[in-house]
Amino acid sequence: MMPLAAFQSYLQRHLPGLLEEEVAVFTGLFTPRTLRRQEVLVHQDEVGRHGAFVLSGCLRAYVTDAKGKEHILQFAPESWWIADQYSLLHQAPAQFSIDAVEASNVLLFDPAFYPRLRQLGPELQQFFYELLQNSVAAMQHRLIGVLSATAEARYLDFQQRYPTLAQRLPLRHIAAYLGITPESLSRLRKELARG
Amino acid sequence: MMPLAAFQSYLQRHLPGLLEEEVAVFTGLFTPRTLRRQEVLVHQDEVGRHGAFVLSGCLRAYVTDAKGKEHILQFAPESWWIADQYSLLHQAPAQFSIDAVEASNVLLFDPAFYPRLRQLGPELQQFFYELLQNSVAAMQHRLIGVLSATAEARYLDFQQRYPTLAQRLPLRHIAAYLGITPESLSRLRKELARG
DNA sequence: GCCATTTCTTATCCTACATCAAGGCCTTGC
DNA sequence: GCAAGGCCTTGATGTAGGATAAGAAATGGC
Repeated sequence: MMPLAAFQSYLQRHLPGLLEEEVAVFTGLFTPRTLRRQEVLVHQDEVGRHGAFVLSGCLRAYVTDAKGKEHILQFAPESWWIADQYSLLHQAPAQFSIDAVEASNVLLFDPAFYPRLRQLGPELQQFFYELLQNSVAAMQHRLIGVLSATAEARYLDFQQRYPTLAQRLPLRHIAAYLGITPESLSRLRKELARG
Repeated sequence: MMPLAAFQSYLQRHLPGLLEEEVAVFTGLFTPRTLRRQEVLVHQDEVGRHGAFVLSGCLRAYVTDAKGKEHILQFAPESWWIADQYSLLHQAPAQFSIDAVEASNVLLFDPAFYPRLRQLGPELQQFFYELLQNSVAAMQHRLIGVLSATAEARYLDFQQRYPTLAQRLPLRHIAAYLGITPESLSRLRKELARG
C-alpha cells in the first residue's frame, strides 16, 4: 500500500532525530484503512475508538446541533491528524463526529496509543504536545474571527490559509466551517467576484 | 505569603502521586507576584515572558482588534493557568494580551519552565498535556456556541458553567467574552429578568 | 445517455444584534 | 461634598446574514 510512504516522509520531516528502529515501532502503532467518501469514522455521542493520520484525501470533524445543522470544527487533509482526543483518552462520548469528505487513506490509532507513546521517549511526546498547542492556536484564531470579523473577512482568511482546501472542498462545507449558510457564501462570493 | 497554600492544595488534589521532594522542586520553578487591577502581564504583539497560575483574583486573555475592540479568549480565576504558550515556547510575539481583572496573586513561570518540566518526570508532563486538551475542548465548545447559538443561549451557558464568574465579573467583560456589545447584553438580561 | 439527486445560485423578506446617542447611577479623587 | 469619569441602561435606527422558496447547474446511478 503505497501511500504509507507519505507517513515515512512526514516523520523524517518533523522528527528527524528518530532512529530507524523507533520509526518502525512507532509506525507499528497504526492500522492503515481506506475510507469511502462520506464514511463516518467517529460518531458524535458515542465513545470514539479511533483517531487518524491522513495519508491522502480529507476528513472533517463536525458537530450536528439541535436543529440538525452541521458545524465544522476542523478539516484534515493529507498529513494532518484528527481525533477527539478527550473522548479517546477518557473513553467518554465523542463531542463531535469525524467523516471523510473525500475518499481517503488513513492510519488509525486507538486509546492504547497514548500510553505507548509515553514509552517511546520524550521526543515524540514533545512533538504531540506541540501539535496540540498548534491546534489551540488555530482554534483561538478562529474564535477571534467569528467574534470580530465579517463572514467575508473570514472567507478571505480561509482562502489565504488553506488555498488548496478552498479549491477542492464543496462550498457548503466551507460555509459550515465559516459559520454561515451556503446561500450567504454564494452571495458573498458573487460580491467578491464583482470587486 | 499565605495564598501559596492554594497551590499546595491544588497539587495535592491533581497530582497526588507527586513526592514531597518533587513538589518542592516543581514549586521552585515559579515566582510569586501580586498584580493590581488592570495591570498587564503580557502585551499582545510583544514576546511574552511569563505565564501564570492564579492563586487569587482573576486574569483574562484578550485580543484587541483593528477597531480597538477587545475580545476575551479566557478568564482565569483561582486555580487556573493562563499563558500564551506558543509565544513562550517559540519566543514569538504574543497573539493576545493578559491582564488582571481583579487584584490578583499569581505564580509566574517563564520559557525555561518547559524544558525543566520535561526533566521532572512523566506524571507532570501528562498532567500538562491533559490541561492543554481541556483547553482545546473548552475552545471547541465556545466555537460551536458562537457558530450555532444565540447570544442569549451563550449567556445562559456561561452562567451555568461559571456561576461565580458570572456574578463577580463586570458585565462589559462578559459581553466581550460572549462576543456581543454591552448594550446587547444589557437588553438580553432585561428580557431574561422579565422571563 | 438520461433521469434523479445533490449542489449552487438568485431573489425576497425577516431578525438578531450593532451602532449611535443620551441619560442615570455609581465610584473615586481631591 | 461635589466634580469627573466609568459603568450600565434605554431608545431609535441600521445592517449582516438567516430563512424560505425556487430555479440552474453539476453529478451520479444504471
